[in-house]
Amino acid sequence: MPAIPERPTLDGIEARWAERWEADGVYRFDRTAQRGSVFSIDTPPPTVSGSIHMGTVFGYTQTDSLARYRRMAGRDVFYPIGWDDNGLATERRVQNFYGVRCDPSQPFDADFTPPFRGDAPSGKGSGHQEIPISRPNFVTLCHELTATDEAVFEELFRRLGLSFDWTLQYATIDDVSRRTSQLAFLHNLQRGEAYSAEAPTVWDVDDRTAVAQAEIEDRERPGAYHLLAFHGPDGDVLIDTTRPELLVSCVAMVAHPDDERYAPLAGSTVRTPIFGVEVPVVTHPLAQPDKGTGIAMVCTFGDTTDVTWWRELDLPTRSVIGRDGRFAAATPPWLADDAARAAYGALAGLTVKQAQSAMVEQLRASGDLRGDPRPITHPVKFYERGSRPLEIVTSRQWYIRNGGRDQDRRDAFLTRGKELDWFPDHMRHRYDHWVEGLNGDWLVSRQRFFGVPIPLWYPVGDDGAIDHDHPMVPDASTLPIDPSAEAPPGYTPDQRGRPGGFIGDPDVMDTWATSSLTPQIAARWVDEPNLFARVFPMDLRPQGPEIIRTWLFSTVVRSHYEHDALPWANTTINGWILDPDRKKMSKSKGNVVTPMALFDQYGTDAVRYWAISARPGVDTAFSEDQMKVGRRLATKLLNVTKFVLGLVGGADGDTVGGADGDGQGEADSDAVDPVDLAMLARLDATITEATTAFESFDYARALERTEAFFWWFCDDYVELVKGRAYGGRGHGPAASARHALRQAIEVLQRLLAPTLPYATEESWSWSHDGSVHAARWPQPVGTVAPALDLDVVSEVLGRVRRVKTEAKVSQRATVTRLAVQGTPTQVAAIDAARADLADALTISTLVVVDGPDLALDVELSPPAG
RNA sequence: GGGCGCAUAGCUCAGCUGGCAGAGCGCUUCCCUUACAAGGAAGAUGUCGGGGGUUCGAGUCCCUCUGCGCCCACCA
Repeated sequence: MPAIPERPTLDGIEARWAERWEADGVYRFDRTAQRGSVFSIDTPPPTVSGSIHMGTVFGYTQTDSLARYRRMAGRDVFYPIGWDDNGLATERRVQNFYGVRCDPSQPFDADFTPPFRGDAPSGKGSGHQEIPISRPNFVTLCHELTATDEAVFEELFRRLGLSFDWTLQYATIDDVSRRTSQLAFLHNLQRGEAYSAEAPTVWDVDDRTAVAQAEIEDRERPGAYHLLAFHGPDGDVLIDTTRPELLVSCVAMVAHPDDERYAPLAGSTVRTPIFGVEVPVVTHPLAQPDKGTGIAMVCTFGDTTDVTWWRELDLPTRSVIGRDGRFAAATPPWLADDAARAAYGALAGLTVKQAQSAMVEQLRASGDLRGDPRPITHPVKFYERGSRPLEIVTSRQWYIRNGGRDQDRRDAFLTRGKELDWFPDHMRHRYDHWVEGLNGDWLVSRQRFFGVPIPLWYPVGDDGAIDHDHPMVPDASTLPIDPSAEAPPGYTPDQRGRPGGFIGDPDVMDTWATSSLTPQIAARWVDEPNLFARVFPMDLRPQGPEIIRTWLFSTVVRSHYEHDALPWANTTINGWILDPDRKKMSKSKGNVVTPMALFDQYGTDAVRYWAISARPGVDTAFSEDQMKVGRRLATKLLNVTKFVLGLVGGADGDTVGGADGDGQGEADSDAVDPVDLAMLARLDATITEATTAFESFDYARALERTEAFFWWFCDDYVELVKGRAYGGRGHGPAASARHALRQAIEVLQRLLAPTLPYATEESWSWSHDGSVHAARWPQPVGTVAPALDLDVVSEVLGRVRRVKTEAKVSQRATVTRLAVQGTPTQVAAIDAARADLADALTISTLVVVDGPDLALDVELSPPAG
């Protein structure tokens, strides 16, 4: 047991304790624990391909305090951590960091060395060329960089004092994750929950991959209505379009069935300008009479409404935009005459933007563009990480059914959402609205490289055609597999791509397809069913509000299918970090501070205090002021502990209040003074409040109640009994005070342990051998409060202090006579604390009389000289 | 267009089942006091966003308006 330092300090204590906790396995999960005693937490593994944001510190600290509470409250806490490293975010970081680009057509180069390591030469338009490298080379670099990034995260999380069991660490690209992800997918396939289809797909032309609904966002972008004339037998029909370049893909015109203006045209055909293609005029309820001219051109595909019309009205497909975002080089076969083919020739090979200009020129020249384009601002769909608008292309993709096209499944997932307990409760609305608004199944395949491969092969027919309808699956015992490197059962590697042979699925799964399985990955569902059964379904999923629709929902989907259960019983949703201007903090604004610098400046506990003092789910300003307050609290705890232990000695055997073992009964046997008993009764109430708050995941309220007591304890109670505790009035009264002080300080250390793990451990260590974080959460000892209103005593303290302050004398100045008048209750309180008050305020004569109200008459000794 | 949330001291926020408007920061004053000067003791500061209602009583419950934030929404 270390000696109490002469001058306690917070500086440097983190490294010492973090190392000790790991060495002693303080946070290690007990694999023999029974499910009933386990509290399991499914932390979303952070994406490591980016800098560490204060938002991460914020949310993870809040959850850590919940974990620490449950651990002290006697639960076997299962608290793993993982890294979300597979996916496009990592690929992009690798591209920038090494100056490379994955090109699967490149051969593997065993001696490849990237042009540089480090963030790309900065500055806009530096425009360095990325070197194309093979997929194996690229994946190797992904592994290299994520390993580095993960080490940085681990160092930060350890410094932050997150009480993970580091032996349970995982990464979403590791063998366990790939095996879990592939097995779950194969089960989905087997049960008909996963399917592949060739269909119009929302496509990012820069990353060249399909993206899912959850990854799409609307951005307001400038555009323009172009009024175009279509030609009918009875004259021109005018339509407004923001995408005139898609005229060549027009397959129909559509009006609302009730729109009388266009009723006569329905069923007829009109000719497109420039290209002269005959297209039918059809009706559909989605057409909006008040938008544009009330009749729209349907193209394959300008937007998702086009897809709906195309599907429901059984229209032909006339696509020209390729996966690279450019107009196809080949002239479309549906253009019959030479003029039309020539017109297309001016568009071939252009980007969408270039093609629009070229098309407008032709329309203007032909007179089919009526008037000038009218600029508007309208929402355009983007991939959330993308910089160019999404296009819609037809491609074959894998989907998992999520209720987007199936009311029964949708209802089942809505029911799951209702079964889940949300903190704060109103966050459930986000889930409900998302599920209710789904408009398609979950697209899980990605045309990318650093991910979990879709574990399937397809037969290649004798004619060389790929049979996508009869995928070949691996044996579960062989997972994880890479179908682009291994052959399916019954085939040899040289049959790859040959007639009569096979071909591997080239795609990887969406990162959510793996991270939706974090409960199964962390709990080793595939490899350790015994462990899995002890911790699943989990007790808690903490996370940010922005990933309810993605991470939370997809995890519910997978668990529902695989286990017919919710993945967790409760979810806590943290708030945003706002900068001092009340805007969401963001890197681009340059207002991001690095957590490590803050830890160094204020101490980890101070930063944690800031996070814990924020209400659950409430957006919170980044506040260094709040960290200063936390630092003051932590420092105060060290000092008051030093004071109390200096009085009572630090022997472990004196432990009171049930810190070790059950300790019932002996706790307050020595505290007999009414002032001490009243304090202990108040302490009991604080324990109850803090416990109740923690039970409902309200770490902030638990801290607030504890802190309020703590400052009152330090400012009033300790000052009040200090003289008595020193022995000024004999052994008996001193023993009562010392016992109460010791009991209170040990309770306070434990109440503050979830918030300030370092300062509490440091101060606890001066009188205990074991960790405070393994100590039992305090229980009320049942102190019966005497008829003594401590608030009255505090009021007298405060009023006399004020008199001294206003008289500009030291607080130690002697009060020659204090006369207090008060109601019987007030008089009783002051009488009971009479000697302590006289000590604390240096009062020579204290007179107490009955009166209608509390009133004080303070006589100070005349100033010397 | 739909939904959710927020609005309390100069600032950041508590105020949980309705009962005397609070804390911290900042500001002002005092105190080198034996746990604590990166400290301590004290002080000033309010149209609880506006309006209406329920109630003996509303910061708190209901309605409504305004402002801000976030999420969602078929890009003609």
